Amino acid sequence: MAEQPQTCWAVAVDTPVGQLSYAGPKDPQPAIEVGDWVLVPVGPRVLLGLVLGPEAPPQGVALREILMVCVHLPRLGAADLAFYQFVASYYRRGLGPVVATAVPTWLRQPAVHQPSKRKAGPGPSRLERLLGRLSRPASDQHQPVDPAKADAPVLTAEQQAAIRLFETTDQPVLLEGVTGSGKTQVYIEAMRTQLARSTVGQVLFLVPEIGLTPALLARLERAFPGLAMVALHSGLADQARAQAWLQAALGRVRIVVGTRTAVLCPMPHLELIIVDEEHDTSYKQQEGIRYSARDLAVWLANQRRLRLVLGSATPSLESRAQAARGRYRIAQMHQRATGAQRAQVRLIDTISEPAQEGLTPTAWRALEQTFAQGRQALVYVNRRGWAPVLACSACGWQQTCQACGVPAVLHKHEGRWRAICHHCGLVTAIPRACPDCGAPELEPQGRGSQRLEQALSDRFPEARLLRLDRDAIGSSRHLGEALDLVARGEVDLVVGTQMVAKGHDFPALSLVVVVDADQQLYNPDFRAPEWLFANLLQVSGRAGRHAQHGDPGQVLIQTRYPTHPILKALVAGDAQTLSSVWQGLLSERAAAGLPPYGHLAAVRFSHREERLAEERGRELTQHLRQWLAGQGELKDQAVVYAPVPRYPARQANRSRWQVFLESSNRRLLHALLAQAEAWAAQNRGLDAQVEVDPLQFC
DNA sequence: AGCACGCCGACT
DNA sequence: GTCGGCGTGCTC
Repeated sequence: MAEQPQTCWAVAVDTPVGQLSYAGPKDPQPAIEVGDWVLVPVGPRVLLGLVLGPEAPPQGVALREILMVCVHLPRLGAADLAFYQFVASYYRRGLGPVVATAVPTWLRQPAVHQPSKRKAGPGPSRLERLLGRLSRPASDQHQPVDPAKADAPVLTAEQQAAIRLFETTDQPVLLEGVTGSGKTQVYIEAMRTQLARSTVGQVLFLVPEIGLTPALLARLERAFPGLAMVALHSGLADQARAQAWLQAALGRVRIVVGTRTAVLCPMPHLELIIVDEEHDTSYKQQEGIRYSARDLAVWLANQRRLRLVLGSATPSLESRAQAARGRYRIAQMHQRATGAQRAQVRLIDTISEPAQEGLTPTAWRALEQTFAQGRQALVYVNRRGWAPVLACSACGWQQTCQACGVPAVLHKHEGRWRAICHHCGLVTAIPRACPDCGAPELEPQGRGSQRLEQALSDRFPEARLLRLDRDAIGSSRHLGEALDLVARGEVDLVVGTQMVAKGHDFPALSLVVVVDADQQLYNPDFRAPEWLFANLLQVSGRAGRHAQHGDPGQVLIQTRYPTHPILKALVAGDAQTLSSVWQGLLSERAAAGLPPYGHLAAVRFSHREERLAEERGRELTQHLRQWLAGQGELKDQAVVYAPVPRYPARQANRSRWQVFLESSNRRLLHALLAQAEAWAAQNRGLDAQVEVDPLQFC
């Protein structure tokens, strides 16, 4: 019998090339279609692949065969494939790695799809068994949602206006609402509107961090009793995550609450995406495929005509610019839903009023009064550990991390003094004397959350104190428990880092002290002022959120620069002043050609020898500038920067450098990146990688 | 990415 | 003499 010409399929697999070609399986049943999941051999391994389509067989390669079709995974539609294609091309990675980040690890194990071995013949695969368990409770997943829920709370005029805007436009809505203005209720009403339109429509609700999911899910369950919903984030155990992903991908849940990875989950009936705290930088993945979940949500909404709500008390400049261009409609909520007044903000000049143990006399007094009145206070310090620097007072030697070379932070770790690198996490012992000059006195300089906690407990031994930072909390379940303690009023004083600025509700808090607002003022990154402003607004928003009339919360900000315009704007605090600061920041970006007006990219590379790394970097810059010069009138539309060291400058015994690119023309920027990649292919020893839209620009 | 192959320095 | 470093190539 003559050999049948084999069909050849392009399959996305998790290798940097992104896709490989395979012959159809020996067994023609079931027939393969585009979007099917398959197991394919790659070298010595077997990987889960995604069928992209038939293609002409490549010349000069012996095709290997598709091993099996994973019929129990949901076949992807053209829209999902197009989405992954976009992510791959935009962030400049192979399609395979993109698909791999979209699928939970558990489902990528070949063994999960293979029939279990039994004496009596092949039995069900682990995936089939999992699916069997999922389908058993015939839940009312497709129950209709009542468009006008009777027991919905009374909405403020601003909330009603925001909801009306959502219902009367099909553009994305940017919801700018001060802390406590009731954004969540607006999201819920938007979801209700959308979910009531059909019995299958799905909502994706993105949150910046795992810690926010349990409380949100509980609230959504109250708002939509009995409706099928699921949490999807990396905090779940492997199998639980696979289960949640499947529920979403099979269209069996109507609501998915998830962190950034959830944006890559294929949802067949997706109709609405909500991005809460859209300004939060956690939406940007910092390793692997460096995607921004918020930006991808915007792309999805645009491409598929989905509804989109972006919400924040402090919307990003990117989103503000979109609103200014008419791409988003904006709804503003200035009033707190509880009727509470905005907290009163005061700046304390630490030059004229020096701090003792980190806090000024004014701050100490305010804390005393707060406790005397039986109220809660929050002390916000933007660094964890005991002291950021441990130095020799005789010769100036500083403790640094052996691996990264950056200053190591002094910690009280498991009851002992330790130096911990905040970059790589390396824990080392503290030398008894200065290793350089032998002087016995090593001095902790500056203060972090641990040292503040100590000072506060010395001063207020009666106060029930809780430190909220990554070291004290660890897992997100712990965070939930800690927040419950605070909410139940079983804590008088919270000492917290960044962690407390992120959307958690502290109902009884009446005083916030910002220990050191100045740190960001020294940060050379162009986003530092935006982050400082947003951060202080967020932290300030924690105070007096549920306070009664006539008793607004109080915020004390300690600074050496009480005349700084950003800090002064916080004191004024009215919508108009705040908005003019945002406007000012936007104009600065426009003038400098920086995001959101100019677009950035970075080429990162490293080498064991510092000199060589820098030298190669100069060659890259030179090469790109030359290429650009040959692009006719486009040549002035992009800037190629000179190589600069990355922070930390050394890691894993390699010197780390980067070349930044900037252009307002995305196509030109990508063309430059293609040039950089070609260069990288010729210089493989440099381990070069490209990042599109990096958050850091220094 | 992982893994194999292959070519030069420090050890038994 | 070899053990092992990482530069280079390949995966259909």
